[in-house]
Amino acid sequence: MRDLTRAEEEVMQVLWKLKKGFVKEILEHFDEPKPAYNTVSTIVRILQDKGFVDHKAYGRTHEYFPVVSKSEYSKSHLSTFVNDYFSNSFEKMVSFFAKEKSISVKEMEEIMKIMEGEVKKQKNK
Amino acid sequence: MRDLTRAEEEVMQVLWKLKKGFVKEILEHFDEPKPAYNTVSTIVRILQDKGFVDHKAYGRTHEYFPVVSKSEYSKSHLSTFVNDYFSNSFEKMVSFFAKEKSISVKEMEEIMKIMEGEVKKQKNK
DNA sequence: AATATACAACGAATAAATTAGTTATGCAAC
DNA sequence: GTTGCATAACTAATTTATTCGTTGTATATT
Repeated sequence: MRDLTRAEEEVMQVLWKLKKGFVKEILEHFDEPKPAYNTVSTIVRILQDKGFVDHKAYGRTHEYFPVVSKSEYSKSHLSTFVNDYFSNSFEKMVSFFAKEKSISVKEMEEIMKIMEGEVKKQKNK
Repeated sequence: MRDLTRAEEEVMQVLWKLKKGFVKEILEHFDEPKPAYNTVSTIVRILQDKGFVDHKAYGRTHEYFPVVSKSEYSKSHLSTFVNDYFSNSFEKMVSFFAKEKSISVKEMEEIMKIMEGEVKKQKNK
């Protein structure tokens, strides 16, 4: 999956939040200074070309919606990152951030709990 | 910290690996088809402007080295990502990938072990 | 010293991304 | 039906990124 450019990503973030929307609605969710209507319109059509969104036509007006979910995209993006920066090892990545104290004790405890559940589940197959 | 462009990132990856290097050496570590010497030279000077590398001069030849470490950069990059895609919660991110089976049981067990150590260490303060 | 070599600096050419103006079309209000 | 408005499509302009040819200078070689 291709990476989103900065401008594209901003539009996708809005669409992921809205689930679907007309250009006008997407525009409303931008922070000031808002880009021009046409700027958003162009980007959304580029996203359509790239296969990230599609639209439903109501006469001449288009309602856009994501085809690639935020989860799918983040999965793809993080996999590339883990591959490039942590020799494809999630363990290395998570350990690094745990040691860097980017993850709080509370979060770590929560993560351990979830992992225990996952480990149990996957071993019972 | 600004994000690296695709070309910049490739050069940084080589420099992080080499620790330091002349343009010629950086070039050697590129896969075929290798870019032109000048391409690498330009990129490395852009990276210098952006503060990612610096150089030591030997007469007229420059030996470049990273100023921003791979760890620092990955930390910054992942923080932005976690912020944008997992409402700034490492826990949410790690849980997501655990449930997605992107993390093997073996890795999870290893992660839990490390986290236990970290939790103990941080609680003993 | 003349020539060759190596490499940094510069800058031109191209490509990709971003932004937004212009145009065309359909619909609503009168 | 004519006018005005909304919006999609198209296209131009600008900016940023990428690639690499050219030039100049220092150093090595003869």
